Amino acid sequence: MAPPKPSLEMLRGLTDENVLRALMTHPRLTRAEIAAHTGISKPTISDSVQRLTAAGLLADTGERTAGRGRVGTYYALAPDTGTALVAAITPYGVRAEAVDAHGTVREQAHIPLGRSDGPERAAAALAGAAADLGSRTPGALRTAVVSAADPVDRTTGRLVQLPDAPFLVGELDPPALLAPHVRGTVLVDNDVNWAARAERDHGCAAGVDDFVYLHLGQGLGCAVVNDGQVRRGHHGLAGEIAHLYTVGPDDTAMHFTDVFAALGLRHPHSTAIDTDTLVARLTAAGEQARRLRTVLARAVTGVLAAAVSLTDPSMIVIGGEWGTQPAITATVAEHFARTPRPVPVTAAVLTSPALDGARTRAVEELRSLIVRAAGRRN
Amino acid sequence: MAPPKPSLEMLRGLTDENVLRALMTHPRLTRAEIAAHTGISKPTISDSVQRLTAAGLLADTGERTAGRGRVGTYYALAPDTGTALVAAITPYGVRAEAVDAHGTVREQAHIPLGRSDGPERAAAALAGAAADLGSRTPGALRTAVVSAADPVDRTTGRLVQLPDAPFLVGELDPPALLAPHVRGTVLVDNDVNWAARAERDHGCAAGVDDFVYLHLGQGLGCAVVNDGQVRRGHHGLAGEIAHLYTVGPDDTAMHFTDVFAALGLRHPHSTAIDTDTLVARLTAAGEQARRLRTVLARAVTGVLAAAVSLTDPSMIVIGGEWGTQPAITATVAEHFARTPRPVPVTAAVLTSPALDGARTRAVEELRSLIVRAAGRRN
DNA sequence: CGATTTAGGCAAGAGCCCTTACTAGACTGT
DNA sequence: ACAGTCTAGTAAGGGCTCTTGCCTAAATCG
Repeated sequence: MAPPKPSLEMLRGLTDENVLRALMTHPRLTRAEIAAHTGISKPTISDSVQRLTAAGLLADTGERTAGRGRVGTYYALAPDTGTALVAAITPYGVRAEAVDAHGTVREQAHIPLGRSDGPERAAAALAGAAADLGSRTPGALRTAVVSAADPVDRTTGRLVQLPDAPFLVGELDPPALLAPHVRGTVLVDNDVNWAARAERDHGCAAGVDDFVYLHLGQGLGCAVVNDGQVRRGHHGLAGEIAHLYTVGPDDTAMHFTDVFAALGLRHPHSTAIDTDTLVARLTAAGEQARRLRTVLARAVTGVLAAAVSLTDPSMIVIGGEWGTQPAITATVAEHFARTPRPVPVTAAVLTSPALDGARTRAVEELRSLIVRAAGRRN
Repeated sequence: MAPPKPSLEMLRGLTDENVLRALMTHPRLTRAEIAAHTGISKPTISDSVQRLTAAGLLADTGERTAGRGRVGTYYALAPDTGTALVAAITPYGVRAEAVDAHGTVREQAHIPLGRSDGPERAAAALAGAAADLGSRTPGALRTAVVSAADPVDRTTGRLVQLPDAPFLVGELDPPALLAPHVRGTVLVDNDVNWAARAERDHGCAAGVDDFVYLHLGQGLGCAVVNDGQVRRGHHGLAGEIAHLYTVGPDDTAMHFTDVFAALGLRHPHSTAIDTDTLVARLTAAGEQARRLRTVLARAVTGVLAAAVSLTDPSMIVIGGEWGTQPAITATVAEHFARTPRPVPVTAAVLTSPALDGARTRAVEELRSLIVRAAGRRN
């Protein structure tokens, strides 16, 4: 609506941004190379490089060009530009990384957790990983992106317990836990949402603008991608499909999660699905396994039909411990093809999609942080 | 990702855009007033006004300032800047308007249609209205925005018939019909989506970023607003909820539209809902009306629960001929409040929301068309 | 009737980017 | 060994845009 005010300062900032972004996608470049990449003239690039070097954002790497012609000087992002923390919390443990603005993983950490470990242990693991990575990386942890295997409140970044959904990780406040170790903002989202983003970036939904990612594991979740973005909804709880009405084993309308209760497929004293038993029963030979597959496929198809009605995806991606089982994917695809508005169904392909998705976002965040800092400094 | 290349041309374009936008929100301004509004200095504004006047985009209105000080010259958008066509097609007729870049409705047209009129009559009415308005308006119809009371294919702009959904307007290709009368692009969307946008702009969902608009009329529709935008999905069929599974009168899972068949509330030989009968039966006194309200509220609640699970709105707006009946809104709100994830339910407030929403978009479109034309010309 | 107020014009100045031309240094081929 | 070639970086000059500051013309106010 309101266009920005034109000013020479803005032009200069744009030049600096071009230079910085060029050096984010390439590890080191001479001024002439930057000019060639950006299409900006050599003298202008020289000015910008001088400014950014003086501001401490760029540094002469000491390397020199070899080959014909005059010797060129290589520049790169300053080594103390800092890194971004990426962390994924699941009931099995915390995986964390420090990535730099090039997208390179500089350090990794893994702290396993057991089923009996409570939220306190998870919190300690997350804070510990952050402290560890912070100390092992030059520069600061300038931002953090966290994936959690539970619903996340969009405004606070805290994990929330929903009725009838298993609380896999438990009460946790990542922004508060990471605040001592991370200088900037902490972005938290659901593992399913991150997985969907990763599949869109470089997985089986590459470049697809509208699709639905259905996660079928211990918990039941779903990510809705619309117009190229994961849509989180007001509280960040979009895709929490535990009590979506679907078709139960006896044809009555039933909450999705209750289907598993009715089938005796939940862990005792929990609403988490017993995936091992489920897979075992599913892949067994015989009529009973076939009937289970049908019942599950009908229930899943009901959920997918709702997602299609409301969000009109061009494809469905199914992930999760038991969702990627060929027996499930095939039976669901078969049932779903018979609905009034069928859509292609595919199994997810990435091995650690949540961490991948979070990492991509962390790099973007770190980069724009650096660019913005340059804009303010000058 | 790739920042724009810095150039002086870009600065000039930005100045021109500032000037044009100032004169879009104000009918006429002196150069000094433009400078005050935009924060850009007077000499720069003078230059820009001169450029734009020479290009024919601005014109001296002939009016002069009165009051203390030197007499100022008022400038305004050139009178031949053109208008945008806004049209809404329903089974009852075509309503069309020509709006200018200020958002002022310059001309109106209304061509009524009867139930027996087929799609040919509707097509003729639309083309006729466009021709009429085009001839009555100075300058050309530079773009068109159309609302249709049927699902719309997002890529082609054509109306599409979905299984089990009533085809209220019928086979129609607005972009092709309007091409002879409109210079630029023709944007078509569903009336429900436009209504949702209007309620978000200046209705009961003012400024709300995430909500669901449920339309309950002859047809059943729904608009999903997420992150401040209506999300149309891949084909533009997001929100077509006719066969979402919900709870039927006998507790079995049933497509939403089939609930009305089971209740005998459809027009004969059609899947359209007989709204008159429905409202009559609904508002009658006695146990039977109460039971009907309950059955309908449960079915609607099922649909809303699905929308909440998948899109996490912060509120629900119910519109449509029978959806806005207080008896319905109240009963639905009551039932819905008892679900695991309740959300406030409100009745829609605008009287012609589809046309309102389309008009707002048409003005935006016309404005950016003018700004872009200025950028290319110079 | 002089003081005040206000729109607009003019001139000077600073800043940004570009083109052109040049320099320094290293490789290449005879 | 040496002239020719090639390339990174610099210097100079010019064009353009925006801003500040000052001035003028014209109308109102006290």
